Amino acid sequence: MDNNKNTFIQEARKQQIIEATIATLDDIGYVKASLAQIAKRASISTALISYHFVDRQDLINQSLQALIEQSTTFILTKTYTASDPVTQLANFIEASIAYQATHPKENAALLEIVFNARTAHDIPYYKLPDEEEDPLLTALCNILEDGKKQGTFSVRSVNVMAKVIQGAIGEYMLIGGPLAIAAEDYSLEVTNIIWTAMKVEGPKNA
Amino acid sequence: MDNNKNTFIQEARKQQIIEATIATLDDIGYVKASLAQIAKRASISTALISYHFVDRQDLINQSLQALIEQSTTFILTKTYTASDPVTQLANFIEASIAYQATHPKENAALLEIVFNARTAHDIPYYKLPDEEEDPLLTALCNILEDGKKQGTFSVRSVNVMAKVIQGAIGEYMLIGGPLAIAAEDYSLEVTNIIWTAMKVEGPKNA
Amino acid sequence: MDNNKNTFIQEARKQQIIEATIATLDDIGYVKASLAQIAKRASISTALISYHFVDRQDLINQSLQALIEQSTTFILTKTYTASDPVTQLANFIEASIAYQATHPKENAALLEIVFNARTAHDIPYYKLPDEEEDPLLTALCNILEDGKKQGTFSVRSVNVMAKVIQGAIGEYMLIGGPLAIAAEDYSLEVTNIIWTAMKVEGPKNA
Amino acid sequence: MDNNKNTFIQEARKQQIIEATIATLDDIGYVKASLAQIAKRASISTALISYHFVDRQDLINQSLQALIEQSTTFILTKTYTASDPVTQLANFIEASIAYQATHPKENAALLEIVFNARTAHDIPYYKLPDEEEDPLLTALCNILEDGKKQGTFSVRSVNVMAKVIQGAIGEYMLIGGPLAIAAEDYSLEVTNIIWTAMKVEGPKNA
DNA sequence: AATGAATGAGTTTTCATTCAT
DNA sequence: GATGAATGAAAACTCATTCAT
Repeated sequence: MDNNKNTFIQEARKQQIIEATIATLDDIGYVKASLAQIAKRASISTALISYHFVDRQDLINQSLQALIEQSTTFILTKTYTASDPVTQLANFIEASIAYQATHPKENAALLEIVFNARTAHDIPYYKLPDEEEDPLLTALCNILEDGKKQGTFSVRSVNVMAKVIQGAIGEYMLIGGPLAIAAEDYSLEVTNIIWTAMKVEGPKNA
Repeated sequence: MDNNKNTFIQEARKQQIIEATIATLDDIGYVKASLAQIAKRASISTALISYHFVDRQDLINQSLQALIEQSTTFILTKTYTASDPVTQLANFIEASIAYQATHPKENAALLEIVFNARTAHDIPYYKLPDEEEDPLLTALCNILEDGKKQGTFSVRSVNVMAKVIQGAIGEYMLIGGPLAIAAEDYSLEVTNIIWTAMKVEGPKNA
Repeated sequence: MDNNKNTFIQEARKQQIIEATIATLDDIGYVKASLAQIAKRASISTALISYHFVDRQDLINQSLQALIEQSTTFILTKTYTASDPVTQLANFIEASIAYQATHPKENAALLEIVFNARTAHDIPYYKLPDEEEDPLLTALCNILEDGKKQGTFSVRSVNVMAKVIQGAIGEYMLIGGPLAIAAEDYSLEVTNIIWTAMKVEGPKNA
Repeated sequence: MDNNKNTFIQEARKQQIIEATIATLDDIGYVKASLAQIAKRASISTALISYHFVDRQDLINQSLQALIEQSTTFILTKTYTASDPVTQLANFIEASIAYQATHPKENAALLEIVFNARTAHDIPYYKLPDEEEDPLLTALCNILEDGKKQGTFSVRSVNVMAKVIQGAIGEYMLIGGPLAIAAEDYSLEVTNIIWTAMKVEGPKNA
């Protein structure tokens, strides 16, 4: 009971620090996101961060994990409200783009970590082999495989098609300035393009 | 003559420092790419870097400009060996992916800068509005417009299609581990997908 | 209580650093008084100085303030042991010169700062308008005004007379070598000269 | 002939550098007056300064000497247009204050050097024993001695009176803000005070 | 659990000076 | 006589981390 309570408080504190980390990464970027800056945003001392996380690296890693879990859950939950590959794929694309629009800070923080952090051996995170297979990529591939087996999706290489879809999704956040498009519109256009590329005859393609 | 010589030496030194910067960014990433690390790789003193560049920021910016110019030239030169939009687009995709495969260090350095550097006001470079319109994006849009006018490309939103293509290209460098695909194969698959998405009846789509 | 204790320790440390700053200024002058030199004399790390003071400028300013407060208190306390302008003026002159003789290091450090430090806009401190009117000058002028009103001091311009007195006092510390005079003798002579200049008929002028 | 020509050019260049040094000292103060800043104002390279002066210290020393010579000549020339001690003293005071008003940059530069520079053994210049007796102080003492011998000046300690006069003169440049006084007025007031202090019955004291 | 105090290592930058040309 | 190129030394400052409390 006492232990649980302690763990609970500890967990809450860690959560708070991770949130401050995300806010800091969004505000001033990975390079300037020092423990001092994070501590300031969490209204605590830097020593407390060191107390709860073994390392700066550890803090970054746990923040990254939290961000991945959050976005993955968000996207996959929406994806699997349908059971047919066509709708699942549409949901997947829509949810992925919607996440960026509705969680801009989390998305920015995720980017900052993935494109800036490196392992102790200087391997960039974005080049890291997906040891624990990326669940979003796995889900996407599964949906494509299902559609292909059903004969609904006409696709030669499922892997490449998955990359094309991921690329289209990822590009959304980089659109700025005069080309800015509403998330819904971008989702619709992308879905339509992918539909055509896979010769899907669905409701969206009417 | 004397002036030219001096300018020549100075330019050569600046070029050398920029190359060392690129190598350093590739090796250990933006965060750890200190002037000391760059100087070590160029076998010079850090003070000499400060002598040739007003700032660390200046060095980064000039390196970025060099990288953008190099890749843009590489890609656009290959793109415009053809005159019809269909081949131009195929060339564009192939060259873009080939650049990543043949210039991995330059590509990595480019990424490091774009995703890590921020302006004095903490705006990340990747969110910066393309004041001087990105020439690659412009070229791509022009090709798509041409094909659309000719009736060769069936495309609703040229802007979104351009983004999908850019996303597919950009994703190549993120493929690692077991999914690794040769650049030529990836180019072919992507081209094929885009062809189908635009209902192109070309030789590649046979 | 706990807070007070922390504040106390912190204040003590700041005081220690300020004292080391004064010693350093006296030893090697403003130009060479780097944080490293000050830290060495305080037997601490330079980082600790940065921890307690936001800036080098901040350290200098706080040291200056401490020096001004110390000397002002010393001089004014002795000045106002009397209530008549004649004795007050004699006290003021004597105390001002005595301070230089009894606090040579503090006096040297004060000089070093006032004649070397500049604002961010490069205005030398000694040219800075006394926004918060210099308390010593104010006291001196008040004494002169009082004596003038009483008819004891014959003086045309109080301001200029005050400057002459300040100049005579300030000159003491510049006397070196063969001309060296004991502080008491110099005080006596100066007081006598000023007495005569203001046609004072006092005990000292006998 | 050739030698003379070279020497002449060389001297002109040294003079130019010394003038740039004075301007720099006035502009940004001793601390920030780096060779680079001086070279910028002289529109030459820093290496050329090192060529003409053995040291930074040497440059400062030669600049100081030039400044002292200039002001000494200015003041003593005006002083000795008269032959009687009373007028000589009035001239001395007036010229000393006038020099500050008409040569503010040179005066500021002189101050900067005297109060900032130190010998290799960290002795501040202003504490340096006047090895080559300060000619201004010598002249002033001689004038006072002459007047004393004549019975015109009633003065106990010539040395202290000289210091009081020097102090009053030196104070002029420190007067700023609301108390600012025209040089002529200040001279007049100071002269008057000194006259009275020495019981002079002269034209000015009418 | 939480913090203030403290530090060694490392950051960018500036400096006076040297040297080949 | 003059300069650009180059450097070692030192500057102020920041950082992640530790430790006593």
